[in-house]
Amino acid sequence: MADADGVLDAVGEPNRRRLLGLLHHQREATVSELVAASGLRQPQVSKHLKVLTRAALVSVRADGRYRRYRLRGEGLQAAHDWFASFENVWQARFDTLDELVSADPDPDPEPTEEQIP
Amino acid sequence: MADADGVLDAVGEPNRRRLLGLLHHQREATVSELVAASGLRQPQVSKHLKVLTRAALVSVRADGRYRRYRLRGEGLQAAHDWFASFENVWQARFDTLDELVSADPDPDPEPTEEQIP
DNA sequence: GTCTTGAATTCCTCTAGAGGAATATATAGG
DNA sequence: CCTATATATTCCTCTAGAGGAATTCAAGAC
Repeated sequence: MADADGVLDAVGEPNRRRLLGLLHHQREATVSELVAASGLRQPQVSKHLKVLTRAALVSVRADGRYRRYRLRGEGLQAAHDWFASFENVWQARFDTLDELVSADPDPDPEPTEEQIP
Repeated sequence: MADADGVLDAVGEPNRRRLLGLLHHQREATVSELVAASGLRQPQVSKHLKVLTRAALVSVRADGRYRRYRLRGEGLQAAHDWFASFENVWQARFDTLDELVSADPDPDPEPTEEQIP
């Protein structure tokens, strides 16, 4: 249900990440609390929360005229797992270093990756 | 250097995620290989690779007239860590379930979150 | 009932950025 | 030299979506 694709789309927006951060500290928050804490305006917060809800990143609970939002592990974990699938890339310390330890003893100081003016 | 913010912005686009996936399988690929494998056109691939490079998600190595791209752990790990910081949210199985195990034995069948028509 | 407050929704505008076509810049090979 | 190939870049267009203002809807409080 919580696909990493939808989650990463949703998280690809700074203000939504801010909202997730706020909910992380507070465990549960109403829209107005998030409005106050984020500096965004109420309609924007509601819209972002809608997107986050669709992505299974938050859940809502109706409480009188308040809506209490909280983080939802499902979606967050999906994204976490997506990145975890790349774990081998950084766990083998081969980053920008692999040529050096390879069997090729070429003494040529390769122009140090990344800089190709 | 590799901030999660930039990474999450970069990854918030489906075709860039596809390119990352392709590079994951192939360890290293030229632009034309990525063009062939992704179905995107060459300029688009180059542009996406530029974004991914800025986000420290890939590195380039000049090889004659080819540019060999490969994944870079730095950026990926930054994003992984960002999601990992939320780990407690799903590790405590409190998702959509916490009210049930809370000290409140209220038998009221709360309208099952998420559905507030 | 009315008034107020919390939240969602609608409509509009505007900008970021994704894609396409064409061009520019290398580098390799003849 | 000239040509072909690999990649980057420029310019243009067009759409998705973020933000603002106003409106609507719902739930207290009175």
